[in-house]
Amino acid sequence: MMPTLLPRAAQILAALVGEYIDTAEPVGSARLAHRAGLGVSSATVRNTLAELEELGYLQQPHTSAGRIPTDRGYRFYVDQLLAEPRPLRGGAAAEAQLRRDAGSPALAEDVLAAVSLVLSRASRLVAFALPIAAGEGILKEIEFVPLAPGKVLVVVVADGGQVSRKAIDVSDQLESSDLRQASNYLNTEFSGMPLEQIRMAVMERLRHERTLADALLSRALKLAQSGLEELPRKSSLFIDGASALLDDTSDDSGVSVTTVRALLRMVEEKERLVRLLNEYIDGPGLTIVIGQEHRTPDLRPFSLVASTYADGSRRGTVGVIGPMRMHYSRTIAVVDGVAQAVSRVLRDSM
Amino acid sequence: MMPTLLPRAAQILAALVGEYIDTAEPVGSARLAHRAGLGVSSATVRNTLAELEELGYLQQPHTSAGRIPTDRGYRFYVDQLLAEPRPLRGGAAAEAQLRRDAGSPALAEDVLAAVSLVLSRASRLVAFALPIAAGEGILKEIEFVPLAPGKVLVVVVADGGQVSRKAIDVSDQLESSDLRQASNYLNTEFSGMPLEQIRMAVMERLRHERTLADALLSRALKLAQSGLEELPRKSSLFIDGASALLDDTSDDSGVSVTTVRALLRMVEEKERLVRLLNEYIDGPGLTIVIGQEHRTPDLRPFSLVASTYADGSRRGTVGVIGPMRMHYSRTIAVVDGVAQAVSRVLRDSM
DNA sequence: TTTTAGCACTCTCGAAGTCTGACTGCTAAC
DNA sequence: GTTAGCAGTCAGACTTCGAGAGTGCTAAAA
Repeated sequence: MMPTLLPRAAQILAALVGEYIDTAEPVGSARLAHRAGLGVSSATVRNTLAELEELGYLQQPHTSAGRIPTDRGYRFYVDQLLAEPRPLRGGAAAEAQLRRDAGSPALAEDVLAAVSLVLSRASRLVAFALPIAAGEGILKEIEFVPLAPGKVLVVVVADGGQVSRKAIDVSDQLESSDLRQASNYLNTEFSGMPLEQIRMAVMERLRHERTLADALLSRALKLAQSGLEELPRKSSLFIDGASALLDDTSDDSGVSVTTVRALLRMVEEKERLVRLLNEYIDGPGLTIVIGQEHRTPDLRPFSLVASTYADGSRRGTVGVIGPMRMHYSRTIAVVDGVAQAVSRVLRDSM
Repeated sequence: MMPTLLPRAAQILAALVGEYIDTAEPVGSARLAHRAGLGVSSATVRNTLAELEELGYLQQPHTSAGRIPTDRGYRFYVDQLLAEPRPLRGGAAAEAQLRRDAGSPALAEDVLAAVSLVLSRASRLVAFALPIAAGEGILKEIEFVPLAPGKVLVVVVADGGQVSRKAIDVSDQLESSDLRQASNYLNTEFSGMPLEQIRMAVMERLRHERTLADALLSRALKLAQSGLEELPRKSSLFIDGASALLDDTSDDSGVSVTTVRALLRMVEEKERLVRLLNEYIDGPGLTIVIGQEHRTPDLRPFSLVASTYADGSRRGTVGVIGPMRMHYSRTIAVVDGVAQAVSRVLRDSM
């Protein structure tokens, strides 16, 4: 499936992809022979190109045009790029910008919101920042605030300063002091535990101690139950720079308006995009998905470059989505740099 | 500036705009004579059209084409539309959808988030929902959660269930109990007061009672001060349906890709859009801004239809932005319906 | 005076045709 | 295995042309 190419073929292929990325125009044998360092005539290049096309790395828009890379051609180019040692300059500028945008002291959530902005500016592509829910976080504090008769706001603070909130109906007439007692109980009992675990524990206790004499305790548990269910519905994906998609439409880089609209819809939906992104990014380090390699048809006209950031407990992904014909080396450098900057900023904010 | 047109001229103009909105094609005298109810020949219509063009209501793409409305033509059409009594059917479908999407019991914030979604779906345009900060809300509760040594999360719950949060650095080594005491003090003292007022009061007290013996009190006030400053930075504009912009690009309705990108940029910026929208919407009821009437060049290719919702204390605006050549009567009905639906839903959620 | 019929005129748009230039694949010589 | 050369292909740019739509104007009719 992926036969090793002869050195010259590889060199020609890489040169072609590079040239096409720069110029957005099909590349012919003459130009290539002239440019690629090897002292070889255009006829020879032509022969090689024919082979490369046969192998599925290249394609011709029409008979009398030069060649352009297929997805597979891009894949080869990128793999070769990744094989080279990357300089890994650390994105100091991005870091400074992040600190400025996220405010100080920075909350993880604000940092990520800033990341998608900074990254989209730097890459001129659609950028996203996706925290990986690490067991949904650990309870720092839970509070009940009476909003109206029969209505209570549950505020849950998790580690990292993440705040969720949800309104619940309470049938009983609860006094402010009742609520305070309940939160006191829950905080002393459950603070520091993972939320998921708390939910289970609460259910467990409610079941076993149904005949609970202590009204206070029972009330607190019930509040906790309705307050904690369905909390993490709000998937936190930060995404920015959708307008950049339209930049690439003007010059035609194989990206049509219809295509862009499809992606824009996904950006708006978020939910779906979150699922997709989560599927891709398993391991650490750089992930690159090109064109047809995408599982979703809507993403097939695009490439994705993502990198993970990590910082002890807190892990996640930052990356960009753009046309297949993107400047990969630059993009990789930027994404890598920003990922590292995020790690540093998050570490400081702990 | 706005001379009253002869009845027939008015009728012809209105018919032309309506026709153009439907077909997106320049309208000629023959079609118009045939369609407009008045039994008049195309020649007569031609004369009138010439006059209307002279007056600036119409324009010709080129000599041998029919006419299309200018901004002024649209304005006339819309004004005439508004003069008719509107049926005001109340958007029951929208209301149901809102209740579903916002969850139950609904928080005002969630309702508005749902509004922009529902409205963009119903109108197939870019939709927004903008709460008008009514004195920034009233304090329900303030809490301090220790995040890390020297770092505290301030959580402010305002009426309507709005939660803001902000991390602050604390130089002193504060115990969890210290924080609890502080929040207790602040809650008993300030709960129910407008946030802005609280900020002032806190500053006042800190100044006057500098030599405050009570360490607890001084500490609480200082926490409140740093926690409350700059809180409402996060402007809450909900906006949705940007992908709809691209639908109108395909058929050319005078909306170019460049134009759409400009608007998309604004949508991403939000801050700027919030300012603009706030400028427009002063009075209650329907606001319509067409093309050149916009103060910002970026909005000039578009029209805006907005309506206010109100519910006692809570007020705001919902509306859409779309191409000038939009189906105004339908859009107005939808926007109006949704605005009323929002009012009802909000009223129920209080 | 207003409306209408008729007509000459203008201009865009699409189809059809033509040309040019850019590439290629192939063959035969190196 | 490499190269030069050549014939072949084809998209895109340009031109031409005719059809169609719609106008403005004029002169007659109401």
